[in-house]
Amino acid sequence: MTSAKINIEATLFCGQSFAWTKCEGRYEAVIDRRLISFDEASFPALLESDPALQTYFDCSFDYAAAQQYLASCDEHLSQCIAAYPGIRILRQDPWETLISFILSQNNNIARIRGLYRTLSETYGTPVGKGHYSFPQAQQLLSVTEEDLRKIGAGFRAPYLIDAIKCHHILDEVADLDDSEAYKALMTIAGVGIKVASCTLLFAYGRFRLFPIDVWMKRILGQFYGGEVPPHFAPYEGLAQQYLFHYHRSEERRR
DNA sequence: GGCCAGGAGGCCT
DNA sequence: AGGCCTCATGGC
Repeated sequence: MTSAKINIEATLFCGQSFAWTKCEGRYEAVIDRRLISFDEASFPALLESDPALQTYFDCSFDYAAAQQYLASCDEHLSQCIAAYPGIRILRQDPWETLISFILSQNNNIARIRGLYRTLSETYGTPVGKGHYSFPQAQQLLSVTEEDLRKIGAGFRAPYLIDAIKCHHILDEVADLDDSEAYKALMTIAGVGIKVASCTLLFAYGRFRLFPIDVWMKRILGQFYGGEVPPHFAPYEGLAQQYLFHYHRSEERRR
């Protein structure tokens, strides 16, 4: 395998996952109902010995080639990649990803992370001390809209209720092409083009999708004439993530 | 204290 | 089709 070195920090905190915490150099999350904990030094050996984590970090995809190609595309994208090289598109759990991005609408990342944790602590399963798995759809079947408003979901509460009811759609999506998968996901209340594309990119590895949020609108307008440039193909999703992380990081630095 | 946040739905032209 | 309004909530 000739994949580029994984940029753990950027990959886990570039806004595609809300599951991870970092404390004193240790990265921790409950992935697939299992507590995963490592630091920079222990990560390579852990990954080597753990097939499930290899899938999660999308190790069968040739990121070296994709990154090299994208860096050769245009000046600006090249700069974004140079600043944070080694970002991977994670293969996250579809259910967890769908709910996370329903929560993301008109919301900020810190708060999305908080809601994610509250849902886990309230309805998930304890995994070791102080850690909880993200609740599966089955664990949420009796939850009411009022319950969800109480923990701060706000106007997204009824969307979550509908997603819980329709969670079976996630199983069907795997067999659909991108445009059919969009349509299927968007039958769920509160799921539009942005939430659908994030779910398809960050859980199903649909690299051709390019989620457009308020940041990406600004970036496309400023650098690309308002359109997704054709030369991002066939790695649009990865290009998008490099752009998003670079500009968000630049903003926070000021 | 208004403004913004990885939007979507509804209503209005 | 496209443009505004509203939807909770918290951080700044």
